Amino acid sequence: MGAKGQQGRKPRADVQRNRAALLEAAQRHFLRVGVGASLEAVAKEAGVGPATLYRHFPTREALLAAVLQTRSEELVARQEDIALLGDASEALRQWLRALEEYFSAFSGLPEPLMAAVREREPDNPLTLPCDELIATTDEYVRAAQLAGHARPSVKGYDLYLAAVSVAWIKGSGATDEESLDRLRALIESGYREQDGEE
Amino acid sequence: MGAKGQQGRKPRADVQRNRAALLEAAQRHFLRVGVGASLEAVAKEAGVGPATLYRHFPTREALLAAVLQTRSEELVARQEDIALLGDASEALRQWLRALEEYFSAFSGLPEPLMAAVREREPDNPLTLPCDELIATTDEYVRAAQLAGHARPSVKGYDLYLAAVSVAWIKGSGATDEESLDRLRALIESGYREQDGEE
DNA sequence: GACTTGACCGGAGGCAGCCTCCGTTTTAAG
DNA sequence: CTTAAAACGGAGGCTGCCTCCGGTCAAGTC
Repeated sequence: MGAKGQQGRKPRADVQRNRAALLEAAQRHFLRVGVGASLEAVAKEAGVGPATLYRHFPTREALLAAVLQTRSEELVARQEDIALLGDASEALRQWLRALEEYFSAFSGLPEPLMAAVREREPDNPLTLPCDELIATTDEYVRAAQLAGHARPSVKGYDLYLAAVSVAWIKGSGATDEESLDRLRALIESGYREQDGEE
Repeated sequence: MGAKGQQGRKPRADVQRNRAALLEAAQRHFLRVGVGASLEAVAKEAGVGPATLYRHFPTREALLAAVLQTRSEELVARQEDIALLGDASEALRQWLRALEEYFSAFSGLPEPLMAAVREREPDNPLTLPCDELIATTDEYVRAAQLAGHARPSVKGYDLYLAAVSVAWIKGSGATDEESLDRLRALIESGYREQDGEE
């Protein structure tokens, strides 16, 4: 994974330092004001010029994808916890909840995520991670279907969309946690096989 | 309803003309590029200066609310059709579908609608119409619950949120109609009482 | 330790959109 | 026709996006 040692020249020290500073500043700004944060402000807080930011991350999506990388690893860790459950139904439920939290990391995150799925061109650095999440969701759905806990008509993509939607509503700030819980319950009773196991 | 004749001065002719031109231009732009359209471009197309647009509609939301007024009347008309059904379950279903279409009028419309519900201050001209739609949805839900076609735990606001969400996903353009149909089915089987009438 | 070289940096600046002041024009009324 | 209030619209300040391009700095060389 780390085998990049094929260049004659060693990577410059300031490059990595700047990149790290940019990522940190970007994360702070995204947390405070959402994914629409001013990139110039991010650069200034990182102590670099605008051009340096754009050289490291050509688009807002590229910066966002790099910042999300950290959180993405948390998701993988969650998957290992979930794998210990054994119960496919509970696993699906917890995975959907983890997805929703991931999508809620920054205000306004759902928009670029949906845009990344729309544009099938791979120039969007968010497309690949999104496709992986969709595939993973589908695996959980299939497992739950095999165990008879999910309707056969449901696809992983559907529940992925549902999770993004809930995150979008949560991020819009118009709704209290109680309403969100009712919405989650509605979705759950929508995909569950209704043989009523408990 | 039209009794505004209490001013000594007749309203100026150019005011109404400009207002109409602005609304028409705004609708065209909203349809073409979404609610984020450049207001300067709208003003230019309407043949007025930027200041005139802002005098008539102090905020983007005010302009949006005025443009939506027309569509809102269509929704009222739909309600009359729906009232003829008699079947509370089918009425709720059709109302939700009408809501979703209304929310899909322009790309990006769901965002300001959610923001209008968030800010409880009445300075947002979208807040009032939204609250009315939520109340109407709740009436349909209650009727369906009385007929035993909807779970008692479901609130009108929940299904309002669900309709906005579907419209948001549709507007993001990342999804084909087939996926949207599965999503709608998921929501429906989520709020329906499961005694399986058909 | 000084030199070379190429990768890297960052400020300046063009562009677009938002919004507002204020001098000018239009309009209804007398 | 005169008048005065109401409305108009261009100019301009502001912010953010993104890109040149001349200067700078670090890695490798002697």
